[in-house]
Amino acid sequence: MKELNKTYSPKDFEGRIYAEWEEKGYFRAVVDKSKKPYCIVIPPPNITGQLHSGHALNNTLQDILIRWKRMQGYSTLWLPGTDHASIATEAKIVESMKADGVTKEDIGRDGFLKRAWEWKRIYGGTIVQQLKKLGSSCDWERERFTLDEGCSAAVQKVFIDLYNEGLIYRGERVINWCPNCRTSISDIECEYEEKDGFFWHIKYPLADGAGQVDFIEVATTRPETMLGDTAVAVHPEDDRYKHLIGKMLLLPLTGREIPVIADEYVDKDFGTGAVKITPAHDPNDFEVGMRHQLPLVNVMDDSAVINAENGGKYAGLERYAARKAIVADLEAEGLLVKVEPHKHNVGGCQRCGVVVEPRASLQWFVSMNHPEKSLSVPAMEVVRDGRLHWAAKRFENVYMQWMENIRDWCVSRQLWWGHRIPAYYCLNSGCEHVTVTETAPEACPKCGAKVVQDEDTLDTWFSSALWPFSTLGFPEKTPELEYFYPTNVIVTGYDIIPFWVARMIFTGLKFMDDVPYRDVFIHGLVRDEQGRKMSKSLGNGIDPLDVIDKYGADALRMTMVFGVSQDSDVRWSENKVTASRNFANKLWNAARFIQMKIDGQLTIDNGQLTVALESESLQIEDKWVLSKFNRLVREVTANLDGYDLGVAAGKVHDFIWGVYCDWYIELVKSRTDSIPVLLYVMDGMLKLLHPFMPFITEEIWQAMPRVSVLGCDYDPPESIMVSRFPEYSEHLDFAEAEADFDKVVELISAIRARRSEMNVPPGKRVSLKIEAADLRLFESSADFFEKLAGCINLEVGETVIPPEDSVIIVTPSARAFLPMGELIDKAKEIERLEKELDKARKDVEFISKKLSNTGFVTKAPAQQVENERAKLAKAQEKLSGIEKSLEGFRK
RNA sequence: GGGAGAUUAGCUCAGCUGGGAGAGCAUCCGCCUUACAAGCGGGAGGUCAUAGGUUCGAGCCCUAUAUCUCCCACCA
Repeated sequence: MKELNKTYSPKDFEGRIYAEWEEKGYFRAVVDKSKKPYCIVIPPPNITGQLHSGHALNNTLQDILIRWKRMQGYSTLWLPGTDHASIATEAKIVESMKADGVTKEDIGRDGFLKRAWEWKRIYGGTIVQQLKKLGSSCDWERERFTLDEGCSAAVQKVFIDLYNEGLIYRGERVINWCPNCRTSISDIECEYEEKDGFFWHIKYPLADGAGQVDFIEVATTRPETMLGDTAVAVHPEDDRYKHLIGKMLLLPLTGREIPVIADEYVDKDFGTGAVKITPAHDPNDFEVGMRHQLPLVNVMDDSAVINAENGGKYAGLERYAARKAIVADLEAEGLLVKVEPHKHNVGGCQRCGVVVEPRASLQWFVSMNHPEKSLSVPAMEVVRDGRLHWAAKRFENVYMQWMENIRDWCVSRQLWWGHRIPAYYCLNSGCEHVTVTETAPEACPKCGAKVVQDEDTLDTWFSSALWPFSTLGFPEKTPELEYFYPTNVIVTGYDIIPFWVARMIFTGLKFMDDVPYRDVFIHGLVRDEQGRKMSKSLGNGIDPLDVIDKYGADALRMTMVFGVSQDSDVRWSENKVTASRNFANKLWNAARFIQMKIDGQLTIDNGQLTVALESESLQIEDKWVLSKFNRLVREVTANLDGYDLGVAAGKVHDFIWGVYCDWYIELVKSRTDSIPVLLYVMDGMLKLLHPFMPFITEEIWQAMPRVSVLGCDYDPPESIMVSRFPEYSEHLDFAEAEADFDKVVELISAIRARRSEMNVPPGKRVSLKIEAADLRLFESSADFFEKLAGCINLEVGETVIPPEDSVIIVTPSARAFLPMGELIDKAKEIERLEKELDKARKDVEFISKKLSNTGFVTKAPAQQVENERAKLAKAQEKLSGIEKSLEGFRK
């Protein structure tokens, strides 16, 4: 048996233990049909990433579930991997190339990809090493990467199948364009922020202008887009403009003629009631343009610089410079009516924050609401029929609301780092046939001309959407896929419900014909002490590795889970970490205590100590702790089942500290025959705690001898990781003993409180007389009153004559007398007792009142009424105890 | 504009299907009691945001109001 160090120093063993686990292959998952499968796929961190607080939280929660299920005997697989994170990684590599003075264009696609893979080789493994420090029990032999061969095959298969079904199409639409990243982004990658802007009112003169009204006034927040205007729209019922519908206007600064059209889309009461229509630069205008067959006039290039094609004299100007120039020119021409300040929401790129430019372009889309083959409808049905269960209702609502309003998903990106779209275009301008296929065709299957592959790659979330089955072998029909799919639960933050969770659900249903996971366990974000999001720009983030270094991985994990509830974010504070570390220290010392106690008392045979724990040999305090432990097991398991991980952790913590250490150890300190119970409960607590604090529990567990309980042989595995999670046992249900001994605990607490209030020196021994109905209970507890309450010479009787000058302590089950001689101020004692009497009377009155309320007695559940009666009895006993005591005093 | 959540001790948060308000930290008092001062024992501290309502009974359910947070939409 290994002796535990005097101080708890996690650094000394966390690394060593993790290496042992890995070496012994405990993380390895096997397809074992004799066991039930339990599988979680990791939310793959970006290869660009460094472990941050969010990862720490996310992976702690997954590891808790996986370790718990593994101990319950499931065949568990926690499948790890990383995400290529196309846009983020590409940006990072471009940035790193700057140092060498090289651009993407300089080195070309192949050169760039070579660099990217090299970059991945060097940095891609960092986060994996960091996850190991946390204690994550992933099956590293199955580690995957969204851009590896298998995942790429899955992406191809899915893309091609969806295309063939008509669920992926290519089309020209107004999409969100990031002029900085120079790629399209999806709707959800566009983040809106309210900004102060202006509303420019501009005159658009009539082409054949004459008479009173010779112009229409329009208002815009983006005047530069007027270069691309192809109409002005008014409401068909708007009397101000009715007569102008169909007339032509002269688009200022360009001289182009554009029509006045009527469309219901226009709100008569907003602005001037006339809207400039720029189909190429506004999604709503695009729709209007479609209805009226308006031409698309794209005025910007991919950096949001005004193009030569349609920009006229503004060509070459960056969009905001163009805006300035255009406004100035309009003013010079007397066409600028007014400029109003205007607050409006402006969309920014999620990646870089640059204001996105809505822009018509040819892109690939996943059709979400196909009339016959809708992807969104089944994804909602599985929630409604219960096949997919959200652990927290409120996030289910978020999901459903999002799914109901879903629009087609723009999946093509003008990037190089990612899955290249498997579409090939015929170069024969008369043919223009598109071939979507796995392997590049030699020539156009239709006309035989040369073909060229689409330059674009797919949204990084496209491959993430397939993660739960691509990592298990799809499109192959592997044993893993059959055994582990659907996975059991996905654990992730609420911020990526639309990006990831929703998309996994509809792709899983489409390609695997089943949900990707049964449960969705959503957690919050980690915030700083002031409740702010942790971010690089604020510099308020914590580095989990620093925390591990300083306090240990167990303390970090416990901090994460202790504050977590399904509904809220976790607020980080160093205080919480120290509290967790202190808890670990407490446990460590309890274990050390046991080791010292065992020393010399028992011979350990080959590291094994088999002590039978038999019911007959148990003392009341043993039964008391076993009974409480047994209930703890049941509750903790139920909490874990319901994904209330924070509650479960709290209960284990409270038991270890508040029951086992504070009471049980103190109670049995001097007993040697308590060792089996001490060991048994320690063993069980360690197991309950192991999923939360894997390292310290392993270190201690291996340093403890094994104990068998109630005749059951103990099968000692070599690691707590693969030991059996405790189960509730009827043999350990000692309700009566527990309730009885609670009375002793209650009286000890009361005596301590009184002593403390009266400033009795802790070391001072006082003799004690107890008046109680249950003589044996208190008589047999003499030792406890001495050790824990400093009371000696215990006498117990059914009726006791109060000694001179004694303090009287009353609980519902007993009266205790402590003669304290000169320490007693009789008058004060009477005063105190009178106060207590008053309170006791009120108690009795309160409960009696309730019980004499016919409404209560007739309407409340019988059990409730019963409880109140029991309470009343207790209160009455206490009251009479105080009354008696006061009487004695007054004599 | 629509929706969700929050509001409980100085701080961070628990409080299960309604049945006399809890923990940790901080604070105060007393203790180095040989497992643990990263500790032990004890105390103080709350008209559970506000106003109504339902009920025998409301921190919990309903309706308004206030403040905060977040999500969705994006009338140019």
